[in-house]
Amino acid sequence: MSKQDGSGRQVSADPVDDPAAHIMHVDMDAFYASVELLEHPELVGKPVIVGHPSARSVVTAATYEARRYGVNSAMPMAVALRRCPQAIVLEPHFERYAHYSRRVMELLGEVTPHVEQLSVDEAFLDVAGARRLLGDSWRIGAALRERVYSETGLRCSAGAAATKFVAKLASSRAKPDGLLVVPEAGTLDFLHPLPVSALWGVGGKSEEVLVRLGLRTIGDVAHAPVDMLRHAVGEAGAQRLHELSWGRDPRPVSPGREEKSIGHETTFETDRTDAVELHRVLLQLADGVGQRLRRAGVMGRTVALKLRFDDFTTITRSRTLAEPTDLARRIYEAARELYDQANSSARPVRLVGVRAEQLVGGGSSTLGLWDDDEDWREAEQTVDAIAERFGAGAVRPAALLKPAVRRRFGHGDD
DNA sequence: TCTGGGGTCCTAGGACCC
DNA sequence: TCTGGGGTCCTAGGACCC
Repeated sequence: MSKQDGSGRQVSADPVDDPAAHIMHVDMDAFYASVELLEHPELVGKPVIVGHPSARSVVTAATYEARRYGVNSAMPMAVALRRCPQAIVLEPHFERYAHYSRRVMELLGEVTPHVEQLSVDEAFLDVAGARRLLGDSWRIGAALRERVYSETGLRCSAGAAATKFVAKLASSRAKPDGLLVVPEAGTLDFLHPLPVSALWGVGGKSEEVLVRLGLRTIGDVAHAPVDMLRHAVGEAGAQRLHELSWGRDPRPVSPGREEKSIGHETTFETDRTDAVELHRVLLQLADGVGQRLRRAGVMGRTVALKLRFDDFTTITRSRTLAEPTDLARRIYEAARELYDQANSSARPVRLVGVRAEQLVGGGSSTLGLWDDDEDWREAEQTVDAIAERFGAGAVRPAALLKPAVRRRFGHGDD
């Protein structure tokens, strides 16, 4: 028995309505690349890669035509182009993706308020309540895929099952442009033949360890002693893998997840050693982090610096502040001190990153913290934040402002 | 072939407190 | 005088995911 969805692909193997399969995972197909093709319809059907043109870039996304040549996301661009020399490379436009992402998430929200967005292009839905109005999970998934396509021109795949983990696996098995419902009773038949790498949290390293232990499929993991798993992947990993391999995953769909850290990082085209230049980049990164903290209305208690050196070794250094902050100035000062301590010998730096961690609520936008002549930059940001929140008219205390800031807000030059 | 940028979670040791 | 055990916080590193 099988059903077909609107595009003609063969999908769900089960025609029976299973109320237990109420968790749905929706995943956009080759999302960034597909959005780019909306702007470039002449490239439909061609191998297209999205990524920066720089020498050290990686593939951000690739169409299925490019994937047929062995091109995958996160692959170095140089490798990708060797595998598929005729590929067309397009630069990413993240604002565009964010726009389509918002639109898709709105459509998901029309099915049920129980939507948990996982990333820019995927989400979980709990459709238990929506079933009464909209029919079984298969019907809901089919209608949703149709609606997303007609409203945005973008294809997505969907999977439904009794748990998040199996629903996500189902959507990836349905790709591209498909739908798969795994009824609860069919969970283990679906799960156990899959390779261990399909388990959530098993990447290259863990896969290697598990395979060395003779565990190749999820079924193998299910029947392995937990002690053996513990040895391979640690306490928490062992418990999780054992539970997942039996189709048990208690995580509910939770719509309101809060972010735990906010950071920015950048990789240089060529390695850098000049401390003054590194400081300048740290300021830019801290600036971005501070703006995002203020926009989110949170402050960070801890500032973390990340450095990757020319040999690709990566270190992190962090410092917990006396009090939480959302000011670029404070973040920058902490990051700069951490940098000076961590790289006093001026090793060539390939990547530098700044992150605010241990976020707490209650961001500020207080004027008067920046009486330092050097730092009008912070003042600008603070004024920007106030203007954004309360309107430009709220920016009154011109006498307090540095000349550069006054100019920006038309308070004259004196 | 030579490795992005945004994140989350886990482990482990040491400090510190009770 | 010498020594326990539990809990929490801080820091560093690493695996993993999209």
